[in-house]
Order: sequence, then C-alpha cells, then structure tokens
Amino acid sequence: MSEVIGAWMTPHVAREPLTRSTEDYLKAIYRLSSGADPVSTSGLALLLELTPASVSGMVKRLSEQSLVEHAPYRGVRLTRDGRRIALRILRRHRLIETYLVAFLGYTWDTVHDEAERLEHAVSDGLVERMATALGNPRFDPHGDPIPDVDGQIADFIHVPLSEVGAGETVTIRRADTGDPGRLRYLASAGLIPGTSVRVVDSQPFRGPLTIELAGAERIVGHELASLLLCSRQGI
Amino acid sequence: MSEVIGAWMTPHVAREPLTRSTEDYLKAIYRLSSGADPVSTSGLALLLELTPASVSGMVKRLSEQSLVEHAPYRGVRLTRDGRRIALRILRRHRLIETYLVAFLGYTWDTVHDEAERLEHAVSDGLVERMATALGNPRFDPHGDPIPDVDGQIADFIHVPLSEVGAGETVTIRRADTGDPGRLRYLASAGLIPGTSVRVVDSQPFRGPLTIELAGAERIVGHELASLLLCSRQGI
DNA sequence: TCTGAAATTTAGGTTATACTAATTTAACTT
DNA sequence: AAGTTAAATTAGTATAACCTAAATTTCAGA
Repeated sequence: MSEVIGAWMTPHVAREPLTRSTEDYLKAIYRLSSGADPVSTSGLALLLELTPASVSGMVKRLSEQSLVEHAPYRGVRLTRDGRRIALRILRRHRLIETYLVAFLGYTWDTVHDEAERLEHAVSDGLVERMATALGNPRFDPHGDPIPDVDGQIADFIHVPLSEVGAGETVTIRRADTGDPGRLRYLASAGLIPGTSVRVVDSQPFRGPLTIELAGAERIVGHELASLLLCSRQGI
Repeated sequence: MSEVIGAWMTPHVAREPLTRSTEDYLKAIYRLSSGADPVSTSGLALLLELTPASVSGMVKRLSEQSLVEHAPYRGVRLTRDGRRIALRILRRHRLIETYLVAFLGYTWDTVHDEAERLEHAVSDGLVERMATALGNPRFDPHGDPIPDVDGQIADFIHVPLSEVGAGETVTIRRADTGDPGRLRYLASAGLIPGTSVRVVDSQPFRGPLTIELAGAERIVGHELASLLLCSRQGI
C-alpha cells in the first residue's frame, strides 16, 4: 500500500532527522507568526517556557539548518522548509486530537497533552491512516483548521465573541485555548464550535456579555468571550 | 473517568521521568533475560546497536537509579522496579501493535517500527483506552503475550517447529522475529499463530521440514521453522 | 543627540548519551 | 602457574539543548 504524502512534505535539502526540540520551536514560531512581523526571542521563550538565552542559542542552530531566517536582535521568521515542517507537525497534532476524540473517548479538554507527545512519534503513514479513518476532517475538535497534506490551511477571518456588537448573531467557530479548565467550562455552557449565539448586550471596558443561546440568556465574561472566535454569517 | 492503572506501575521510589534510552535499555535487558543468567554487556550492545563502551556507561547510570543490578564484568539483571518498567513498555508495545493491526489497517510485518516509537510517547491512559477498545487482548498479532496491567505475563513453554518430531501435530503460537520480510513470507504461506500443522518429516542437521497444512504438504527451511513457536496440544 | 531600560546575544557551565582508544579483568589453554 | 585472548570498563571527547551571568544592541524619551 502506497502512502499518501504530498511532495511538499519532503524538503528539497536532505535533512538529518529532526529532533523534538526542533519541531517544537518551528511549531511555536508558526503559532506566533500572525502578520508579516518576525517573531521575538522573548515571545518564543514565553511560549516554550525557556529562557531567552536558550532560545537565542537554538534559533541560531535552526538558522544554520535553513529552517528559519534570523536577523540578530530583530527576530525570526520561518523559511519555506521551516514552514513546511511546522505545518506538518500542526497537521499531526490536530489530526491526533480529532482521532482521540472520535475513536478513543477523549474530550476536547483532555487531548492536548497526549497529542503534544504523539505528534513527534507518529509516522507520516500513520497520520494519513488516521486521517482516512476520520474521513479527512478539515477541523479539529476545537474548531482549528487542519492543514491538508499539501500544507494548505483554511485561514478564515474570525471575530472574537467579545468584539461582536449587541444585536448581532454569530456562529462559534473555534475555542482559542488549550486550558482544560476553560475548555471544560465552555463545553458545559454549550459554547462549542458550530453553536450560534446572539449577543444581547456587550458592556465596555472588558465587561461581560449577555448572550442568547438555544433560547436562553447567559452572561459570559470578557476573557472567555475573547477566546471564542466566531463567524458572522454562513462562512 | 478514572484511569485503570495497577499499583505496580508506580514504583515505590519517586523517579524523574524516564528517558527513551532508559526505557529501551530496560526493555532490551528484559528481552535478553531468558533464564536466571545475567545479561552481558556485549549482548546488549548487539541488540541496541551501540558500542559495548556506551552500554557500560549507561548500565552504570541505570544501576545508580536502582533499575538494574550490576556486577562489574559479570553482567546486569533487572531489579523489581526495572522489571516493572520493562513490562510496562512491553505492554505498550504489544498493545500498540495489536491496535494498529485491528483498527488502522497495518499488517503484522509493518507494525514494529511504528510501535517502537509510539511506546515511548503514549500515556498510561491512552494505552488502557486502546486495550479497552480491543477487548483486553492477551496476545499481539505475532502471538506474543501482552502483560496485563498488573505485570503478569503468560509464559508458556513453546517448542520451535524445527524441534517437533515427525508425525506430531502442533499449533503455531508465536512468530519470533520482527523482520518484515520473514513475517510477510510466513503470512503468505499461512504460517500464522492459531494455525495447526502436522510435521510429516524433519531432516537432521538443520535441514528442511515437510509439513502438512490445510491438507497440503509444504517444505519449510530450518531457519524459519525455528522461529515458529508451537504448542503440542490444547495449551 | 544622548541615555537608560528592555531585549537580545554571548560566554561559560551542566547533563545525558553517544563515540574511540586505552586499560583492566576474567577465563581458557597449555 | 603463566600467558593469551576476549570481554568489559575507564578515560577522554563530542553534541544537543538547557541554564545563569555578563555583555551588547536597540529604541524611546529627555
């Protein structure tokens, strides 16, 4: 049986096997690369829970491997190869999460740590088998888009619920946190991807929102509301 | 949901997280501990594809952690804790292999490498979920016994097919190799665990055997026959 | 333009695990 | 009992990735 792996997965340059650290750094840089701005050393250090000095050292090594471009004191950016690897890890992570929820009884608040370790251990072949078993899903249980085998990733412009105006109706698309406590609470309140809510009232200065969901009103704090990324209409 | 993990899985002494190397060494020592004899440095080096010097160094560290007993120049032996860990890894490995074959379309010749990496990454919780999904199997696809959560492992006395006398009928129980080529060939010849065969003739001096299987006669070389561990009657 | 705080990098040290080369021990042979 | 050989250990080196502490660079505001 031939494995379904896009050509993009094989960088042009032959590489020694990637270490777990390498994969974690590339994934973290990808996460922090929102706009065109380079990613800061301190931001990476914060996300990876390492000292800035350690990040500096590792970034230099990644740059020698052409996985990132580094302008000293200015920040890092992924190269094409670096981005490919980051997207491959992201695909693994999100497919593993989806698989664990679909087939092994996990819930969306318990999958993160397991996926975090497995993403470095599974082969491309296993990932594609899981994808097939799942019917090639496009979103994981948190609503995050899963990159396809060619590295394409859906990139919608979503609005945090906290910024939706009173009177508007939106559909929750993603829950932008990995915190189990928050995820459990959101699920218990019915605030999961796919749900439509109408914002009844939104108080200023990071105040709470009143929303209508399934016919009932509810109060949601600003912090949680800011994690719920929504689409306005049929997007 | 509470996780079903036997108390034996938690060593009495608090341990820092085990490294992949540690787990690999303990597993290898377990594999080589057939009788009461201690395991030799060179045997370990051969199995792990490392130099004897490296093994010496690592064995000393394992011994400082009370995972093995080391009599210099005499060999290593697992301590109780070491054996527990080895059996936990073995349980993981064999359950993962069984899961991949049962649910993800793998065949018995393709599961080894995948399981080899995953066994170090899965949590106890995931292993038990897989075991549950499989109905707590007692043997993996190669017929090897899977240790239960309490570290008990079936330990039958099996006879290599190569040593079964002419005229005897036996049932194949295990295929004692990880080599994909041999495993594929055995499967194609119908020589898999659960199959009954009658030895028609067995030539001396590591000569070939003639066996009867599903009504037809077949010739099997000594090497492959020695890998097929069999039981004589209803065991 | 200068200055000082914040961000970043460099310097130097640590740990785990591998290696090669040199040494030591055990065991077998005569 | 001594010598030889095979096995095992020690000594010393390398690498990846971390750390702390000490420089260095950037940049905003006076």
